[in-house]
Amino acid sequence: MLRQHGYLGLNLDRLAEATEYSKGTLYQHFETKEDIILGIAIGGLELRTEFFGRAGRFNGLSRERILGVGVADDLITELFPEHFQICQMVKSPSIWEKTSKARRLRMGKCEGMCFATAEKMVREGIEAGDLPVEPSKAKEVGFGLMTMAFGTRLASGNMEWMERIGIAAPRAALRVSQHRLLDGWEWRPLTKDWDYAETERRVREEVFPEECRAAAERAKGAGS
Amino acid sequence: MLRQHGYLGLNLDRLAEATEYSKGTLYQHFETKEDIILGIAIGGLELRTEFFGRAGRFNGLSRERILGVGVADDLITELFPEHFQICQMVKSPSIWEKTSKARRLRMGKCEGMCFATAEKMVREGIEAGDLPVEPSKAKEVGFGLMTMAFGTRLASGNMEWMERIGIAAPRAALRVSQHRLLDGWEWRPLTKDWDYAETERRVREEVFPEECRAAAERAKGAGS
Amino acid sequence: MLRQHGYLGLNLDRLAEATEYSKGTLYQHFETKEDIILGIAIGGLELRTEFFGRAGRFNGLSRERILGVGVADDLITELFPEHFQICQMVKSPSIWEKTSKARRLRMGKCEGMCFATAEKMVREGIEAGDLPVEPSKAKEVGFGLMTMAFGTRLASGNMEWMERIGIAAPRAALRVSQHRLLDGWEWRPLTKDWDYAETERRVREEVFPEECRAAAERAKGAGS
Amino acid sequence: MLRQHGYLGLNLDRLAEATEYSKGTLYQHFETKEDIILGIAIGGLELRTEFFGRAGRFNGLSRERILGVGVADDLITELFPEHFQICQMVKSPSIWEKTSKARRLRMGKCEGMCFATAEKMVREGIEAGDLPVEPSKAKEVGFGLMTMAFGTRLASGNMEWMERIGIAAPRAALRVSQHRLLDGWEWRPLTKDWDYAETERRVREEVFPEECRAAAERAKGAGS
DNA sequence: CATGAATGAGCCTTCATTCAT
DNA sequence: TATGAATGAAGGCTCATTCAT
Repeated sequence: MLRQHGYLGLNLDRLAEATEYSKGTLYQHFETKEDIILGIAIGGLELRTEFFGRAGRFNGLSRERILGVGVADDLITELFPEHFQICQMVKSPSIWEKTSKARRLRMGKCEGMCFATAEKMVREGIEAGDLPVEPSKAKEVGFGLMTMAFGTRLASGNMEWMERIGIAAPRAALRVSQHRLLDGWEWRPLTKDWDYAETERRVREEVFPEECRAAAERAKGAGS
Repeated sequence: MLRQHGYLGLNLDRLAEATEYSKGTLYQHFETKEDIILGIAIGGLELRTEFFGRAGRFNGLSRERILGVGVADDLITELFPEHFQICQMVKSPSIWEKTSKARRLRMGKCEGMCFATAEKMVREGIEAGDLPVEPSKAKEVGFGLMTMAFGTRLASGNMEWMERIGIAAPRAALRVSQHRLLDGWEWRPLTKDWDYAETERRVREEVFPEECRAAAERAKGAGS
Repeated sequence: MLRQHGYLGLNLDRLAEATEYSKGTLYQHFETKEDIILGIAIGGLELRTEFFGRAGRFNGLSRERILGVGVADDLITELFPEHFQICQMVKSPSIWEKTSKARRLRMGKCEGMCFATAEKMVREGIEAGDLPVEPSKAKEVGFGLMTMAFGTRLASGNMEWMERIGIAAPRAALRVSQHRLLDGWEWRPLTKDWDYAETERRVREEVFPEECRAAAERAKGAGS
Repeated sequence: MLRQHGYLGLNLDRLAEATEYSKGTLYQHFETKEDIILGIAIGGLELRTEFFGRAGRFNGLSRERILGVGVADDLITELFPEHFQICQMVKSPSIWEKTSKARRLRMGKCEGMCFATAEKMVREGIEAGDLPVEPSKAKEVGFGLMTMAFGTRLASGNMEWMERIGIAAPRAALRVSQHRLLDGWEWRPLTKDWDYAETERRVREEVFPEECRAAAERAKGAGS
């Protein structure tokens, strides 16, 4: 409902009909309609947190591990494509201020953990000597990767336009750009010295075997 | 109205009161409320198109000119901070489908021109021999720069969170990342070989003197 | 609606159906449902104010004139029996606080004028030497007459009970009690020295001829 | 709950939380929410009945005893100020018709006993030769006293207005009016021949010593 | 062409009541 | 007998759109 028609598309009458609960019951678990939306956002964010954590434990070079986070991000987008949009929506003041305090706190925690996981991996790269920048710049490296991913998700919302400007495969384009960015920061091994396509394959198989299968099935379902 | 409370914050009664037109008159210029929002989005986009065009005519190296586009983007964000959000909003299906066809087409044209301007500058860099990639990759380079900017605008919507993750000046962080990305593509001169801060200053003074002054005043007004 | 089922009996859907206006139109004239109720109360109170004023100009002895106010009160109760109840209801905090300030002020003015008119007549009785009390006690005399009338209206809401306790004609009983009260204050001429039934007849004919006819018709309509 | 926000202020969820019973249990003792309200009304009315009975057994002149009823009425108002309002509320048709028949009957009995007690005292006054009217008029005397009390409670609901019209102490004003009424009926001894303030003091001390203390404490608690 | 009063569909939220445990 | 999660009808209010003037 949210994906197709945004905030106004989520109607409590329809929601109650679509779920196995009645309107009244929903209101015993969520304070407002806005709180329900936040609940959905948190659900996805907790999944993301878990995925990022698993990617961080991948056994490989520092730059391979940060690539793992990118893979995790891709998977989440495949499994729960509307999540990104919902997270944005929920942060708009008019919605945010109507949510319950408890959920707001939980949301904050999740977000913190997500970025912290990525930042930690950048710091490990610095400590390992793979990334020749000061430790204090770890945030900036992470910020660049993150904003690129954000912007790509946003742009992907309008595939028609993407094709018009000549980007038919946004995810692939994102990965290329992210690698160029890391090359720009001189995070070794550079693209020309390592087969990151092979790394990506390994991460998918070793860290997210189940999820990849689920995503593939989802894609098939959507395509048919 | 849109900035403060989103789609629901724009109310035709209040809009008619705030403007010098009555509700009836507004309906002679716009088919629906959604069409009005699209009109606002187009207004900003036309400004952007003009700014990008002017940046493209800056007299300097190819990489200096693409930096000019970044400066233009900054200025628009400063002069019309809600524009990005409005553009997003208007693209959501429930709004988009209620707009007039005429405005939809005009919106499409503007968007195309914006990206085309940036892409053209990348191609000029390739043709000038500053950027050692195939001409067909021009799109990818532009795409990376654009998604970073998009993602930054998006994340900047929640400054509280930005500060929590340690990015107090999103625009500066964006510029750093964009430069690293171009370094990653080996667009010469690289960051280490050229004073791009000086370039940025020149673009502001030579291409956007008036606009910089206006933006400075706006910022002062908001700060006080 | 209010008479039969109180506050909850006034439903905006039904009200819009019953009147010649739509819900939206009603909301352009009244801020809330509570404000509509206050509007009804004010309507009756303005009528009451006018009636009291006319009674005050009756040409006769001071005690005859105060009797005129009683007659006016009777007539209002006959013409608009639910008014008393509505006035009470509207003063309950949960309703009162949702009304518009403008109407609250107007209500206050009307109430003030009503009691002032009655008090003025008592003072005239004192000044004329008919009522042997200090002028400062005028309020107390008026208060007694008023509370009796209030209490009678209240009790009359439950005619079944009235009959059970043996009061079949509340209005007549009220008049008797009011006269006894004035006798208690020694307002001359006392009941035993004057034919107040005749006075009452004259007031009805001379001051409220039209209204008496309307009330009689109303009563006939209700009876049939 | 009822006092502060009326009928709508009594919410079964909150009531269950505030009492030591659960919602389900409440429904085993009362048929509907309205029946609960009636239960509250009956509780107060039974107290009133008991107070009136005790006042009737005061050892003194007939008019002193009827004064005792007035004192009892005052005390109840002090101890249970919201009772009057609740009794009114419960009589509105939309509430009344949803109550249980058993409680409706009990309510009727209580009301009857209250008025009967007062009426009996008036008859005793007639029989004792203190009140020179026909025995059949006993009802009318009682009716006048009662409506005055009713009207005063009603008007007291809006103390702001009371002060505006110049009645700061409604209870005292009520007593004055009631005495004037009895003087009007020539119930002996008249006000000028007897110190009823002293009588009132004696009733309080001899008949309601405990209750006066409780009321005083209640008032202190409310004042602080 | 300009106006703004009138419209009425639509939606969030509350809460009395039930009933399986 | 006690409980409280589940229910869903009901209602106040908003606001985009129309159209007579």
